[in-house]
Amino acid sequence: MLNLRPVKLMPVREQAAASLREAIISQSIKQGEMLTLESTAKALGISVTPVREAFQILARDGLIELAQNRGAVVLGMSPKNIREHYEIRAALEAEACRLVCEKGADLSEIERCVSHLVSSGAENYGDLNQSFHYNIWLASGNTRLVNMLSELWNGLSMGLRTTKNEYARKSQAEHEVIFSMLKASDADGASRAMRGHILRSMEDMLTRYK
Amino acid sequence: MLNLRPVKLMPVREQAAASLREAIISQSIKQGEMLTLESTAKALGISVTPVREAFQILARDGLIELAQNRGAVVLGMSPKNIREHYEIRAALEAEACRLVCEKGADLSEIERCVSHLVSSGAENYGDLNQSFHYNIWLASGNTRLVNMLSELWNGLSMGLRTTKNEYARKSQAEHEVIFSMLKASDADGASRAMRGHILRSMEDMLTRYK
DNA sequence: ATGAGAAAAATTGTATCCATTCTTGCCCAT
DNA sequence: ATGGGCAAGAATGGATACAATTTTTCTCAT
Repeated sequence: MLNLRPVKLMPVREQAAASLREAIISQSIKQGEMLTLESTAKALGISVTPVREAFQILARDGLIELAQNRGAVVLGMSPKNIREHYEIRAALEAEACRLVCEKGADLSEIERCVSHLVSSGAENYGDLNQSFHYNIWLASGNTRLVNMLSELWNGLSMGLRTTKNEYARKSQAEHEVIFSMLKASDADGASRAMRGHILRSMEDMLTRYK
Repeated sequence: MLNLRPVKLMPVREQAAASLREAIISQSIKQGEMLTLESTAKALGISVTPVREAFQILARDGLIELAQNRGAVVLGMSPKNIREHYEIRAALEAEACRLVCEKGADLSEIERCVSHLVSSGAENYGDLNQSFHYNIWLASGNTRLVNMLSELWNGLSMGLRTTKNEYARKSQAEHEVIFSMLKASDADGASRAMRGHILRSMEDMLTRYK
């Protein structure tokens, strides 16, 4: 039998949401712009039904705002926006670290990410960074926490991802500290380290954005 | 002109979601039951489009699960479910306390809730308890955090709310401790106290459910 | 100019229709 | 008798058309 990539991987509403998300984050759709159902559907080559659902997904991710009978306005990055995003992520990821320690979860995947991050250069730092965080979420054993953090990661604030070497080095060092504390099952230390890591990333993002 | 209550307060999809939420939490729709679009739409007296959107809201709240092309199954309370809910809430509400302290927010509304909780009996404890927590979220100044916690509060685990006097007393004492730490701007203390308060509530819920 | 009111445009909800997919149950071959 | 496969049925996912409401804009009379 032929081995072909399936035509349909996800529901159309999610493809639409992904496409719009990318456009908003890359700022090819500008802040404050008004999205109408019909024009968006036409631009995506689909009907309005899945577009309506995609709008709700994006609203949940904080990329657009839905007003009663008035449609969707594209939200932009703002300092307040960034702050809110990172404050929540700091709390949740710190909790994930705490849970990993308390449950004595398997750390092999996390370790793999840390060492990969060491060996490879900074060019694909973004993916490795995400893997490191994601595997911690997974190891926490709280599937709902994984869902919430995944949604946050899709949000606006993660849009402008840095590839600067300087940032990658600093971040890598912090990842190693976090991992060592996880390995030592130091719940307080690991969660505090993760919290600090994320809040410092927030400051980086804020200054870069400003 | 006549002064009448508007017939339509919220979008139909949200009314539908609210109606289904209530039915699921009160267990008039049982765990594991399969909800079909058509029958649900007929039962609610609306068409299927807003029902589909309501299903997605409920799935986000963790009350149902949507399977590809197979509809919605009603989820039940499980220990894992409860744990995940409270772990996340503990992290977020502790963060809210931290933010309240760091930002030096206005505490008057929160104080009002604490003293109301003192003066009135335990009969309307549920509402007062919610007000206390809600006003802390608000005072954090993080609107996204408010949204996320509101969604969590709508979830399954909050369904069986206790009115037992014993619990209300214990909880009230903890609320007072939390408030005093907020007033002293002790971010670490307040967040730790809130965290403990919620995790203890979790234990109560787990033993009661078991 | 200003304000009332009509007209246009967009969302929200309704009603069908079709394609795809998942389940179920039956039939048949072994 | 049992297990695999096939067909029928049901339900979702999406498309399309339309009615109803609301918002915005534009016009026109005062």
